[in-house]
Amino acid sequence: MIREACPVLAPQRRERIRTLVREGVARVEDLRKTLKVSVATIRRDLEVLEEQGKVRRVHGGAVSTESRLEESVFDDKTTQSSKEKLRIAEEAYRMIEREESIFIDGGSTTLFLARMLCDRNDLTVVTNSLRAALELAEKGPRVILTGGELRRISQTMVGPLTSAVLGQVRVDKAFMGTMGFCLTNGLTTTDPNEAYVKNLVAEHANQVILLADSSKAEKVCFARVSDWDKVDCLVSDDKLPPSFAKSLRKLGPKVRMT
Amino acid sequence: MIREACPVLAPQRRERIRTLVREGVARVEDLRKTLKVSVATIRRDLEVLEEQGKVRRVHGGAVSTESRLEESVFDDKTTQSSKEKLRIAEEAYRMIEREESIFIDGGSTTLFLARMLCDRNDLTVVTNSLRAALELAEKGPRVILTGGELRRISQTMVGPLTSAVLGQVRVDKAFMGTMGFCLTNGLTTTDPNEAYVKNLVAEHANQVILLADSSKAEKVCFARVSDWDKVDCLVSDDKLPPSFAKSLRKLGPKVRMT
DNA sequence: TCGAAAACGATCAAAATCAATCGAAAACGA
DNA sequence: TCGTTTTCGATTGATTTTGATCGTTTTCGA
Repeated sequence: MIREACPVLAPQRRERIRTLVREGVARVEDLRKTLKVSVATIRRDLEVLEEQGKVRRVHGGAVSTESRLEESVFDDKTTQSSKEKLRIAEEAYRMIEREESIFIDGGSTTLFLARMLCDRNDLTVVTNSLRAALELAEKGPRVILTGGELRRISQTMVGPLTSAVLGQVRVDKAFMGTMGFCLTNGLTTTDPNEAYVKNLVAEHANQVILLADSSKAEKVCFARVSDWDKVDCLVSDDKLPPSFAKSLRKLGPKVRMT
Repeated sequence: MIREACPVLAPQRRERIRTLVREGVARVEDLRKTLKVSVATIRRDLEVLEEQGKVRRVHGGAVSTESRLEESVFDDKTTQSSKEKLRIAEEAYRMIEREESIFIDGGSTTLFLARMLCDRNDLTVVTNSLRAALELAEKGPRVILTGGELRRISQTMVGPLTSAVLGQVRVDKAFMGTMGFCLTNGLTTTDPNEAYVKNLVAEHANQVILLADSSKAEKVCFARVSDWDKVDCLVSDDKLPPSFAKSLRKLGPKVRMT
């Protein structure tokens, strides 16, 4: 036995395990060598961390809990043209002022925005995106979830129940995503339930800011969301055709291309 | 004994401890060496500082309340008696029938229950727990989130907005957690907002089933949730005193001990 | 399908840490 | 200066954490 003096505190060690696991997978044996403690201790730590939902144990080690979701269809979207999406999100971030209340929609571009907010304690964030809520679950602004039925594909809350909460709040700015947008049909998406929620959000926002990369331009999907008169600003990337931007500006919205 | 002349004043020393802890973590032994006082003094200082909410003590030292470490330590208490909690959850699972709609409350015991449901496509699950929703985010039953303000500590949605959704649904069985329960005061928890939600859920459930291990027995917390007449069944572990179970049955609820 | 190797969980003992107590020294007020 | 209060250090017994061992389970290749 002969236990060594504890070199690091247990919570510190667990936090290290957590970050190591986040990198991908972490085998028990590797963790033992890195942290210089017995496998029993590693196992106990993993047990605690799993209990807290921080990691998921597997035979031989542990994997990140977040990885499960990121494997799904969802993550395909986050990798595609993620450069543009990140730049769009950064531009959107600059539009947020102090002490504002904002809405964050589901989708990958808006998720980038949500990630940037975890150091802002002055904001109030309303969202129907489970993923966005997760990003802000540990720290950051005040978070209000809309509630409603969980739509698995997009990990958002949709349906009539959503309106129950949305009817009782107003936000300064709503940052919305969309599956497609074009001059004639306005904003469209795949699911009517989601379209309904987006529309509802627009009604309860002082400003509607659409975050959509240029790949969405001239795309029309099944469910209609709204016309351009509801949209105050479109933030997109520089691959958006200038002619499109010019025509759009005539319809009302400002257009920012980063 | 033979006490040295006090090198620095107590408040000054505590402030130093505080800044040292703010760096991340500080071990008692290290503090003793740097401040040149006995461990007893260090402990006393840490005790005071924790009372003031300046630091959070852990075995071997203290961590900053601002760091990410803090939060991982926070629910250490929930990891206790996880065996019992798992057994309780299994017992609860057996109470669920086909095609039912159920509510799942926040808390670790109910989280175990949520994990067991990911193969059930026949159910409808209403929950105010972000963690429970996550467990069922990929596959499993239909999930409906209550919405509301996110309470970070418990990762649940609480507050008046919650009632907007809850008012529109009914569930067959509500599986509730609690921080404490006793014969005279009924169910209690720490946060009044959460107590309010629990109470509201009970109103919209045909059956209320309380999942609580025996460590919660005879504990009374700040916020009152409800009396026993709202509770149809208590599922606990076998360490619950038989006399307690007997007295409780007289008040109405069935009692199951696994 | 079987068997070996790896990994796991449970248990126990050692070491470190902790909480409680007591007595002494310093600080304080008169 | 005297008596009181506060602060501090040492001791002791309890608690927590950790590591080692052993029997069991899981995994993987033959």
